[in-house]
Amino acid sequence: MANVSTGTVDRIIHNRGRVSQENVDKVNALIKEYGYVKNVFASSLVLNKKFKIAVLILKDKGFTYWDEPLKGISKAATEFASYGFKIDYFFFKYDNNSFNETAAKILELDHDGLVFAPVFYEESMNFINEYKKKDKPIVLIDSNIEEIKDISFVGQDSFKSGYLAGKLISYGVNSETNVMLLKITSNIENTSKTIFNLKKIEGFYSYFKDYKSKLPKYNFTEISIKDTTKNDLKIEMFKEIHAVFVLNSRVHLVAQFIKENKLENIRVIGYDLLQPNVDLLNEGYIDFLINQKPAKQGYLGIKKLYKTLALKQELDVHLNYVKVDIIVKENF
Amino acid sequence: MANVSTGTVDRIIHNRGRVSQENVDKVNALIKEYGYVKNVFASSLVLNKKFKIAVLILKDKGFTYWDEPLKGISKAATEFASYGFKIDYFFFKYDNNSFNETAAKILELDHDGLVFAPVFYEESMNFINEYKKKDKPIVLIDSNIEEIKDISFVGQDSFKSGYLAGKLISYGVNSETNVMLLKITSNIENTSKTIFNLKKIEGFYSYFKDYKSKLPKYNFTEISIKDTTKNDLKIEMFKEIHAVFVLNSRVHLVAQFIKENKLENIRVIGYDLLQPNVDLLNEGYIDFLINQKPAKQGYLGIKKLYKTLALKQELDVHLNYVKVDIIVKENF
DNA sequence: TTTAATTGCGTGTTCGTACACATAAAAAGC
DNA sequence: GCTTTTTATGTGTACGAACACGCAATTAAA
Repeated sequence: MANVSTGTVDRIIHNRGRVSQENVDKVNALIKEYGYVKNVFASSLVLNKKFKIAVLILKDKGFTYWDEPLKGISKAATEFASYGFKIDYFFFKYDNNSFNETAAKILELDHDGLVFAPVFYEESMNFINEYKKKDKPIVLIDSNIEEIKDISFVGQDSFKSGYLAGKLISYGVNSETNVMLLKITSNIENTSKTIFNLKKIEGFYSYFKDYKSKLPKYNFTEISIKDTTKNDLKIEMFKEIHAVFVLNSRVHLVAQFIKENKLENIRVIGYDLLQPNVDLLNEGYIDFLINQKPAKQGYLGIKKLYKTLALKQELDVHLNYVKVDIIVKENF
Repeated sequence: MANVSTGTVDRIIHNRGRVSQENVDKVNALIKEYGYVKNVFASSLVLNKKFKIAVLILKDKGFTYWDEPLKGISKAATEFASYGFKIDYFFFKYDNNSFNETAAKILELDHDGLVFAPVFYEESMNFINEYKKKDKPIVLIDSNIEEIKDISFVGQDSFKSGYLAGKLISYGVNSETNVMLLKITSNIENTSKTIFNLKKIEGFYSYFKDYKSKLPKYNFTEISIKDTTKNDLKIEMFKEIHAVFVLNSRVHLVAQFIKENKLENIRVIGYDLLQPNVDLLNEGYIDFLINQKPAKQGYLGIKKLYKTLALKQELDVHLNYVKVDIIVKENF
């Protein structure tokens, strides 16, 4: 229609220059009038690009939670394999040295994008800042590091999930309640500061602040234990306690303890659908599980890179929150 | 490697015959050894298929629920447009004559697949049975018609969602409770039997049967009203009522009534995130909404056809249940 | 024996885009 | 005014799969 060749149109569409202004205008006007949608098949076919993605994630004995994102990632790997996606896995142990070594490996290699689930605060910061120099897209999953701008995050809004936990702890209760907040970590000697989401706790307390006038009296105890030994849980801790909010997926440790010691009338809330959690949910020892959908996070992480790299869509939305799902026995 | 032309390989891969057994074996052996993955881009490019999908769905004044699946469908329409997907919409009014006319139109035309949200029982049965003769894929959304085999369904497990409603009605309550089950329909003269999901009610009662020993006494009243006039709701109905379970998305009518009449301490549960529902959830007049994700259902309906038609995957799983999401104010 | 039908196989074209290369025209340099 | 560089544009090919077409070899029918 513009009386120019496909080559000229091509140059105009891709802004490659070497075209007269006259033709640029003519073609753009025609595109505007008639529209132009790139045929993704033809485009991908001729580009014939292979995309190599690096996945950096924790994998260690006892850390079953971290198997979940992997499930989603490998699902995405299968789905996008036919679009030229190839995923290289880099696993580190729960140990900052292991992390540093693994991260260093990635920095040496050449990938088209990175999906990373940060665990150690300092080390993750350093690594990301280094990786950013490569100018390749990065997607964080699970935990965000807000100090670092311009990278994508797929995960849950921790404040909201803590806030919801507040609601679930208090729903339908009319009498004074003692709540225990349980932080179960896996601190090992020599391991540096891990990312622990304070926003969950913030959100949790916010709920009680917001509804102060409508709620009975609430008393809170915060306890931190290591899950390396069960002895950290003691019956005395549960004396007079009506509800327990476990801040991560290790809620099954508490529920199991409650089951074994036949403690009664304790409302238990925690995170994620790990098998032991689900079992104890079904047995009635856990009241609510908030699903952070780690598998979905992994899947979406890869999908984001697919959209950026293969479909060349802008990585516009940097924060992708997965919804905060409430799971009870009946809707598991 | 097999010393045959691409044409021969092509015939073997597609089982088109006209190849000597010798070559078939040779090529298949090589494929087995080295693998062969079809390049979807090249394949789709050369096939250059345009897929025309018919969508048959209710669209009528006052039926805002039915806008939801449409949202998902048009999202899918945009997403799959570049894969040659073209969607024709066929809307019918809440009236079996209107349905029959619209359905007849579809039968005359030629589409590659159908997404259909059944409303009128008999008419839908007849239509589907007719359409099946075309031997084109059909995906039902929202309501399944179990009598008809071999077609796909995307929607919610109604029994489960009713069962969950039972849990939500009773959670945290220790005293005798009077529950009202409210069926709000839109029966118009001359309109034949609509699909109303009895399984929800079944599931609901099942919950109370299963937990009989652990629960206080529950008394149930079932009431059917038409939403054409608000006068059907009367204050007397709510006397001594502690909880209301509305079986569909029109729960906002009840919540609004409760708000206007300043009725207190009534737990309200209903379905779906329509704007008026969400508003009343946020104001505290609705306790729980069970999300049937109608938009997602629409989206998945089209996606299923995409997988069947474009990617030529088997329509293997006939029942695709969306998860039963619990929505409270805090996780909306 | 002759003719017709069937089988086996290779060639060539097409899909729409991306881009290398060639070439003509215009601009700049001397 | 002639040569060199730059700019503008067109041509041709590749990507991988699907399939129509043509032709030779073989088999069946007349």
